[in-house]
Amino acid sequence: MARHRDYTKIEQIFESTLKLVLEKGFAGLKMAEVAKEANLATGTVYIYFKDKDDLINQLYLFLKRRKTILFLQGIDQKEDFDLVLKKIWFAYFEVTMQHVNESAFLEQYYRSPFLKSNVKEESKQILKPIYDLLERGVKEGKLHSVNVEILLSQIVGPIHEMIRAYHDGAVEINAETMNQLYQLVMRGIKA
Amino acid sequence: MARHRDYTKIEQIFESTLKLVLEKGFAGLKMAEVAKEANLATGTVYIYFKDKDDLINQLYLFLKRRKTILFLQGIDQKEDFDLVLKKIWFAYFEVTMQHVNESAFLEQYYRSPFLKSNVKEESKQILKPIYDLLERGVKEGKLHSVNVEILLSQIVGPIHEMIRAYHDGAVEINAETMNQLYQLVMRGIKA
DNA sequence: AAAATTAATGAACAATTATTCAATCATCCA
DNA sequence: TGGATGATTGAATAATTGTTCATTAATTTT
Repeated sequence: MARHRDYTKIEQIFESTLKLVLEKGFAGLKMAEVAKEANLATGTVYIYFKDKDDLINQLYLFLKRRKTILFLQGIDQKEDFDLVLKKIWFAYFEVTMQHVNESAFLEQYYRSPFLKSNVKEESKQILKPIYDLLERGVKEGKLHSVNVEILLSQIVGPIHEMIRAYHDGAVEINAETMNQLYQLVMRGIKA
Repeated sequence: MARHRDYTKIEQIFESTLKLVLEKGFAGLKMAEVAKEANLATGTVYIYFKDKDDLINQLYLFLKRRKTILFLQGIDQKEDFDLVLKKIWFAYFEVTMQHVNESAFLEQYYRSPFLKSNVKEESKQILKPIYDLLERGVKEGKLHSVNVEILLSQIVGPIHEMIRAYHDGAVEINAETMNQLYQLVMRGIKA
């Protein structure tokens, strides 16, 4: 054995890539710039990633997984339905907010043909806990009995839209505005 | 005067560009392919557009304007509030649906740094009629009195989300599902 | 401490692709 | 009809940028 790979470099590269994609988009992403931003030589990036395509797909998965973990922290599906729903709604909002940049990347990527189908599959899993919860709500008669996808649209749609508005500087987000939106959404779906 | 420019070529070029962007994303868009797809020589594209960047920005505006026009057809703000709201909600849904591809392009572009700020400004105008209507609704006491951005998030967010789900093959969209979503949304915002 | 091994470097190279432009073609006007 | 004008062409060129690899540096083992 000799010198070891320094796997912390992978995260450095991820951070640099994320930063550059957000600044200049996929089309403007250059491997040389990624390396420079991460204080590495161009060739080093190729030690840790097969090629540019691989780098972008890995980054997507990395961010998606990180978001999922954050988002599920402290959620216990065994608790009272209304409480879990509230917790999960706010958790989703807050995590998406606190990682606006990552979320923007994920959205941009989701719409792009870089996305490999297996990656897309994994990415759907993030909403699974919400999905399950909604089914439970319908069964328990706590939610209106419509297709779960419809309920889901009503739940995460406004969050995404509000964050987009925030991103455009059109609205402020604080405890009050979050609560107001929550009230509107719940009034809609609760039976 | 001699031979005239054939401005119908512009639309040919737009259609080709749209098709290719949807297939391969911004990063994969090649001027030579755009030209070929439009049955033109590469150089011809440069007669009608300054460069690649110009082409993409023009395309964005073209699609945005087309969508706006379609979407506002048959809306008369002088009619009864509830009726206008219903018409406008369904019109927005249907136009977004019937032009899923264009909408996907617009979303992808919106998140990308290609977007010039003046273009972004113009693009905000598309929601102006909904915006105005919501303000009227609040004044007339027909809607809950919260920030209009919050109401807007609740109105268009679920539509975008549902269409995304449809795009992923997760849900069917028909008169019934549309109506169900409409009921949920309205139950939330109406006073 | 020196040899062995592998990471890291970054200039050079190979592809790829945007853009140009000399030559050609189509249309208009006298 | 013929010359003038400007549109169109697409191969050639200019840029850009992904990837490689000979060389150097760092770490481990003997």
